[in-house]
Amino acid sequence: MIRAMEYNAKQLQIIEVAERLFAGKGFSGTSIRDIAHEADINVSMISYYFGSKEKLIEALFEVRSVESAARLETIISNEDLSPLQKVYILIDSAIEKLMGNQCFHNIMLREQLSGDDRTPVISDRIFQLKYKNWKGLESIIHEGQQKGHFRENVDISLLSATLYGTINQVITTQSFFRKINNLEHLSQAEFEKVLKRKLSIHLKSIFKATVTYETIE
Amino acid sequence: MIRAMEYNAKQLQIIEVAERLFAGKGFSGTSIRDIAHEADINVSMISYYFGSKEKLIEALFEVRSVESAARLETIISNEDLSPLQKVYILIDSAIEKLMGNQCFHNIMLREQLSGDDRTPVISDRIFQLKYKNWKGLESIIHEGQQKGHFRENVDISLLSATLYGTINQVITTQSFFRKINNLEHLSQAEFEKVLKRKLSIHLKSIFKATVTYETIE
DNA sequence: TAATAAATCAAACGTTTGTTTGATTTTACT
DNA sequence: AGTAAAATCAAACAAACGTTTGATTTATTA
Repeated sequence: MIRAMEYNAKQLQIIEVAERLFAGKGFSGTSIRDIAHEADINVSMISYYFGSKEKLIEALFEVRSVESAARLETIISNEDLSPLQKVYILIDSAIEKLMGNQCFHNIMLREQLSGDDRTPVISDRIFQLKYKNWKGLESIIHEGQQKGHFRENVDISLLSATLYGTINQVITTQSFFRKINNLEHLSQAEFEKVLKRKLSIHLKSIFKATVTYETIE
Repeated sequence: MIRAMEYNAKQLQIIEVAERLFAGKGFSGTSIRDIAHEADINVSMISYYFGSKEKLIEALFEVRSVESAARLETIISNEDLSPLQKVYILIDSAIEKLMGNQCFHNIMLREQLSGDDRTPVISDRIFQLKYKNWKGLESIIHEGQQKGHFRENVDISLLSATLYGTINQVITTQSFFRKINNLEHLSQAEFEKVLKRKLSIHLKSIFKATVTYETIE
């Protein structure tokens, strides 16, 4: 039985600072002196607590991966919801999760772009997270197909790619989105609210048209 | 009148090697000694030809941006095509472009993730590329709406995000896609062909359901 | 062919990198 | 209070970094 590592307050503080800096400048682009300075600690504390810079980002992934677990299971196993309702909740849950952890998901996207297995520990974690999400969507779609609500010829992989790809695209290009839609007068919080609502409507409409026999209203 | 810089064969060779390495390990993660070694040249040649490492990646963006220009205009201005046909061609064109320049688009995605304006030259180029693509889709949608073929309540920004986000997601997670769909026996070339066809069908189906009044067959 | 310019090279430059050291302070426990 | 462990620090470490230098070779031109 593998026990999850526990981190004290100081370690978590370092992890949080590292998360923000990695998101902004990338792993290679961020020095441990940057992190130490922002976290107001001595440079040697990072090696002292984590062993190395590499182990630090692995610790970050461990913490965030554990946080991200479960949640999906509660949606799927809810007997009171129709398959389409479950899909809708899954969409909103994905939007909330990705928009709420923009720094971490920025780092995840960067790591996905690194084709080489420089960091097999992290690659494994990303694979597991993606597999879990994919399995969740698959089980909901299958349930809808068995109940006759959903079409049979649904490409779940691509549907999953559209869900997460669209959200990622909106998040990574949000300043562009803001300019194009003349939303530069809004505060960041207000803008994110608008973005979430628009994304939710858009993705639900796509999923409805793609998986059900119904048409868009 | 700003003239596009011209690069000799040696410079282009360096740019190509740099493109491959930047895509694999990121800009900060790639040293000019890596590039020099792979390109089989002396380290000083990079400063000699480009001035600096920073200018090298700017040169890469200049070359690839110039290549990417036009093409869109020929689709839009073709009078013989219906709006939906134009959308379909735009989709296939986007798939072809992103899948055919995976290294460069990997780098573009990385640069988009770097929030800070460490490289305003590159940020500007990315903005222009995105703006051009967005304008292209917008003009086609508007034409379809004027002709009464397309719905009025179409969110073009999000539609654009779905188009490019889905393709990017598929490309960046293609090894995952391969495992999940049991396509590991295929060669890379065969796999990419399958991927392109699936993507094309998927995205066209989504666009048809989202912008037209017709239903999916 | 002689003179000039361009290209290439090994070597060195000064920084910055991640990490370690060893002394010192703070905390925890009996 | 006294001792052991944990935490913190400035300093040093070797390695890697991007860039420059100055000599040497190759190519061009007259």
